[in-house]
This record gives sequence, structure tokens and C-alpha cells, in this order.
Amino acid sequence: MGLTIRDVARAAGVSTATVSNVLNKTGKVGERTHRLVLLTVKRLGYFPNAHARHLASRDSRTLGIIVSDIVNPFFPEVIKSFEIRARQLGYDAILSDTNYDPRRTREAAERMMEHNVRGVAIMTSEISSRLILEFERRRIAVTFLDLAPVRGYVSKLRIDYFSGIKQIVEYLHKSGHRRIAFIAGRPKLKSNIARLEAYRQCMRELGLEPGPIVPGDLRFEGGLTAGLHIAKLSPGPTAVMAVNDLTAVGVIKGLLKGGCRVPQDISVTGFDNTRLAEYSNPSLTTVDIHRDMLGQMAADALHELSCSATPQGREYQIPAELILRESSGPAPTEKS
Amino acid sequence: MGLTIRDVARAAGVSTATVSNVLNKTGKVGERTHRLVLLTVKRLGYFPNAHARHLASRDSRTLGIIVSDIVNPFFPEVIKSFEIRARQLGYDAILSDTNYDPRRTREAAERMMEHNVRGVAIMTSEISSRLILEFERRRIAVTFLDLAPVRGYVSKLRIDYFSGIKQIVEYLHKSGHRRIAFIAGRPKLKSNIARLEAYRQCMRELGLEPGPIVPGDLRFEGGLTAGLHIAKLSPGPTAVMAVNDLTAVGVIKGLLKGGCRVPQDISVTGFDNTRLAEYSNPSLTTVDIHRDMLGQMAADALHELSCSATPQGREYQIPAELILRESSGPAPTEKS
DNA sequence: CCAAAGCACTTAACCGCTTAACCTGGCAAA
DNA sequence: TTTGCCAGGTTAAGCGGTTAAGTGCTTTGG
Repeated sequence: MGLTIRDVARAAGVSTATVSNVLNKTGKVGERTHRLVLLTVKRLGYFPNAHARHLASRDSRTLGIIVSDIVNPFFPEVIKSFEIRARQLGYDAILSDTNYDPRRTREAAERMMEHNVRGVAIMTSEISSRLILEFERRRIAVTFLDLAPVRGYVSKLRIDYFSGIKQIVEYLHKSGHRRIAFIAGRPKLKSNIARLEAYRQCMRELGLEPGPIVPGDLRFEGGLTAGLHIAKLSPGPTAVMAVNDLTAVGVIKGLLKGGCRVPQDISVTGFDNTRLAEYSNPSLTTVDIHRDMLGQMAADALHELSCSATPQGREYQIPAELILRESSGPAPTEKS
Repeated sequence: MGLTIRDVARAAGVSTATVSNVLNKTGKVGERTHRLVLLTVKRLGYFPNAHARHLASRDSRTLGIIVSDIVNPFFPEVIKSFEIRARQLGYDAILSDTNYDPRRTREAAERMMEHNVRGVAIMTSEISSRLILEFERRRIAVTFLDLAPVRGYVSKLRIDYFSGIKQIVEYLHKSGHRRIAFIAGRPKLKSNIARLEAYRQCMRELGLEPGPIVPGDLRFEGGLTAGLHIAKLSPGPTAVMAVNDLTAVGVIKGLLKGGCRVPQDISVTGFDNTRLAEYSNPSLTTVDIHRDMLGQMAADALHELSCSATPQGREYQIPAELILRESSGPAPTEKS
């Protein structure tokens, strides 16, 4: 196996406690010895065993993040910023992907417990309340996305879907659009429902009738179908809001296939501001919800919860920001 | 803290060794007791502490994967399939992202050592040979992508860039293209060099002069610039091969801005078959290099190396496959 | 001038698990 | 009946660290 702290201690002619104190920067070691130990560590190429360290200190200094699908372009940036912030705060970060599968979600949660994490950011909705209670029982800090109320060990990251949708609707309205369709996502996902409801409410507030609401599936294919469908409508909408970017890209393709030009005939908007939005052709007008901030905030929230003696969950707002690109423009002048 | 194996042992009226034997399925426990223990574990909601387990068994049963950028759409699928396969083989998987930064690459490697992984899949090129030696010294299995020769503990995953490029060139040639440009990537990356060289060689083999070779940066922006540049060329190429999909998407945008239609005036091809290729407009003709297979193979290779008594690294081939989509077509008929 | 305090360490008892070595009772073979 | 053996346990010694308590100095205050 590898070297142990005892090997280092022997080589440096000190006790293991001294080596440990040097490596943990407790300040209990004199400067001469400190340097000597550090030198020996370098010379031998010693790395402390993380497992032993966690076990002995009764503190894993680890944060976990559970996402539903790492391939979904929404998550990588969240994961990345989570991991970076966790490291800055002195934590190790571990990731689990559930693939939208409740069984794997349970396994992911169990993995977090086995690793004795101090906190876990849950970025998926397929999690049972039993598991959440289990986390609470073990005093493991938790953050949720949108779901669940704030409690002792539970903080909440609320993405401001309403504001995001509102910005789109108002922008389209100002650009002269009056018939604005909506392509929905999965009817069971809270975040999708929130967007749909926000759309309905914002339309009404501007005195507009919520236009055709077409089902989708959050995927490209659903958008494609919806786009083809909308291209055939008469009188069709002059703008289409999609529940996310991927759907919007599908919609654009569907509309083009159906003979509509984007944005000359119909404007299309997305949601999430994934890379796709930027690279799409035409590039997408969409809403950015600061995924990097999301990851960072999750790590910060967990740190705060797990450090406090009397933890009190908080609610964090993730702002949404309208990003104008090529897929939207002024409404075409009516010829009917 | 949480429950320990002692709590379970006490509650079930057996020794800790028995509980351990049940949980590890060693088959040394009678059926009655087995069931009793399992029941007690469920009832109390006990999860074994992974750190203690790893420490005591002197075996982390963990595989690591180091990637350069999780946000790069190439990696998530690799990571996902790696992680799935690792779990199937009974391993825990940990991920580190280096962000193309040598310092963070070193930290990632150190993290792997601290976690005492049995093997690590290195999917980045910014790694120093010192670290590789360090892995070898500790008998940690390693797989590399393209780089490095096969050795005792080192296997190699070779993506068949040559075949991929060759398929594109031959396809374009058959479609009547004779002037085929190439947009390069980073001149230091081995994988990029391999593609460029393959392009040169394949062109020559077909009796074609390697056309303009335009620098790029693997990013959208580089492609955009290159596309604008090429649109101005006269006589311009009738086809453009980009070093990767992202560049290709940029190229398309650049060409469109420069007044060229894709694929009517100019065909464009990508490389990697990221999701982007599918969603781009027009969708991209590209080469799929089976990223899921890559991740799985890496896990398999590490498993094999770390289990063998006399490990001998092997070379694994990752096949490449041409995917035809909308961004390419027959060469326009010359009018000069 | 002596006790108390401070400094720079060492000693050794854990952390929660695994596992080799050691028991024990019951049954088949001698 | 004795012996041997095996299935089905238990005991206890680590794994590689951390850390509270202890030790032998030197310094300091009254």
C-alpha cells in the first residue's frame, strides 16, 4: 500500500501527532519541526488517506450533489460551480446522477449517507419524503430546488420563474405580439407548472388571451412536433414561448419545416439559456437563470446550515434575466 | 452521529462480526440470523460508514475519472456511462474537473490518491509525467485517452480519429467536392493534431490538395471567425471540415453571415456528434465516436487492470462512425 | 526563589468497520 | 463412547488517521 503517517513520522524523527498537526495547520508545532515535517512529506511523496482522516475526525468535510441527468445541459454548469465553491470552502464534493429514476435516487441518497456528507444539494424532484426525513434525522443539511418548505436543516433555492416568464411576455407584448402560444413541458414537474402558470397569469394581466397551449416533453422531439403543429394553425400565433431551450430549438426546426420563417413570421423564445441557445441558428432569445450562481449558492447554503449550532433554513432567490437574441423580433404586420 | 454496526449488533443480539458478514454476503452466517440482521438493519435505518469500511478493508473499491471540462458537451456522456459501468462492477465513482488547468489537474490526481482509488480514467491531457509515475508507484490502474504508451498499469483508449476523418473525406469526395477546407483546433492537443494529420493524408490519398487550413480554437467563436473568412475566399472551398461540432456550428453561422447557404453553396461537417450536432440548424453531418462506449470501456479496463495479479495494459479502440445530416450535400456545379 | 503558566512536543485511546483466529455445540464416523 | 469436523458463531487486533491528556522543558510573575 501507500505510505502512512507513521512512515513520515519515523522518517522525520517525530511522533505521528506532530505530523498530523503540521498537516492540519493547528499551529501547535514549532517552526523548525514544521518545516522538517513538510519537507519529509514532500520527499517521500506522502498523501494522507482521506478515509482514515474522515473516520478519525468524525467529519467528512464532504458535500454531495444529486442531479437527475448530467447529460442535460442545465446541470454541468451547476455542478461545476457547486464543486468549485465547495472546494473553496474546504469541502470535498461528490456527485450522483439519478437518471430520473426513483430507485437510483434512493441509491444516491444512501450513498450520501454512507459517505457521511455534511450536506447535500438535491437538484432532482424524484425523491421520497422518507429519505428527506432520514437526512433530517442525521442532521444532514439539505437544499432543494423549488420543492419543499424551509425547515431546520433544509434551505430552498427558488428560481424566479415568474419574473423570467414575465419578462418574456412583456417583451413580446412591447414588440407588438398579441397571439402568443406556449409549449409546455412535463405536466408533473413543479418547475414546468410554475412556468405555465406564470405564462397564463402574465398574459391575463396584459389583457391577452392565453394562446394555444401545446404539450411538449422538454425534449427536441416534442418541440419539433409542436412546431409543425403550430405552422399549420390559422390564424397562427405570432410568437411561441417554449418551456425550455431544447424545446424552442425543436419548435424552430418544426416551424421551418412547416414553411414559417423565424423570426420574420414567428418569434420563438426559450428558457434556461443553455449553450444551445447561443449556438442555435437563429440564436435563441431566452431567459438566463444563472446556473453558476445556483451551484455556488447551494454550496454556500449547505456550508451555512452545517456550521450553525442552531441551523435555520433560508430561502434563496435565483434571479432570472431576459437575453435577447435572433429568434425573436417585432410582430409581422397583419394582412388579414 | 449516526448508527454504528455496534448498535445494530446489540439490537439484533449478535456480534458486530456477524453483522459485518451479513452485510458483506460472505455466506458465513446461518439463514435465521441472516434474516434477523437484515431486518434489524432496515428497522433501525442503518447505513454502513463508507470511510470506515474502506479503511478496514484496505480497499476503496472506488474508481476515479478526471476530465478537463464537464461543461464541454463531450464529457457528460462519458462520465455517465463510466459511472454506470463502475457501479455495475461494484465500484464507487468519483469525478474531478480540471478546467484545463495544470494546477487543478495535479489537485485532482492528489485527490484520487487520497481517496485511494483502485484506478483512474484520465480524460485530459494536462497531466505531468511525474504524477503518472506516482500512480504507477502506488499500483493505481490508469487509462489514458490517446496519450501515453501502454504499460503494466496503464491501458490506453484510442479513438479512431483517422478512420473518422477518412470517412468524411471520402464521403465529401464521392459527393463531388474537390476543394475541402479544414478548420483546426488547438495546435497543442494531440487529438487535434491527429485529426489535422488524418485530413492531410486522406486528401493526398485521393489526389486532392489539402485546401485552406484555417486556425480555430475549438470554440464557437473560432468557428465563426473562420466561417466569415472562408465566405470571402474566391474561389472558395465547396466543403469545410471542422475539427469539432462546436467549431462547425460557428462556421455555419459565419458562412450564413457571409452570404453563403449551407449546404447549397458550401457543405460543413463537424466531429464528435455532440447533441449540438443534432439540434443545430441545419443539423450537422459529423462523426460519432461512441462516447458512451468510451466511458464504459474505461471502467472495464480499470477493473481488469486492478484485479489482475500481473496487470498488463492493453489498447482499446473506440470506433468512429459517420453520421449524415443536413449540413452537407452534393457539391454545387461549378460556374467559373 | 518557587509555583504557575506556556511551549513544543509525545502517548495512547479512539473513529466504525473488517477479518483472521479462536471458540462451541451437535452430529457422523470410528 | 470417543473423536473429529463443521457450521455458525464470537473475540479482538488492526486499518490510518485525530486529538485529549500528559510530559519535560523554559519562561514569568509575585
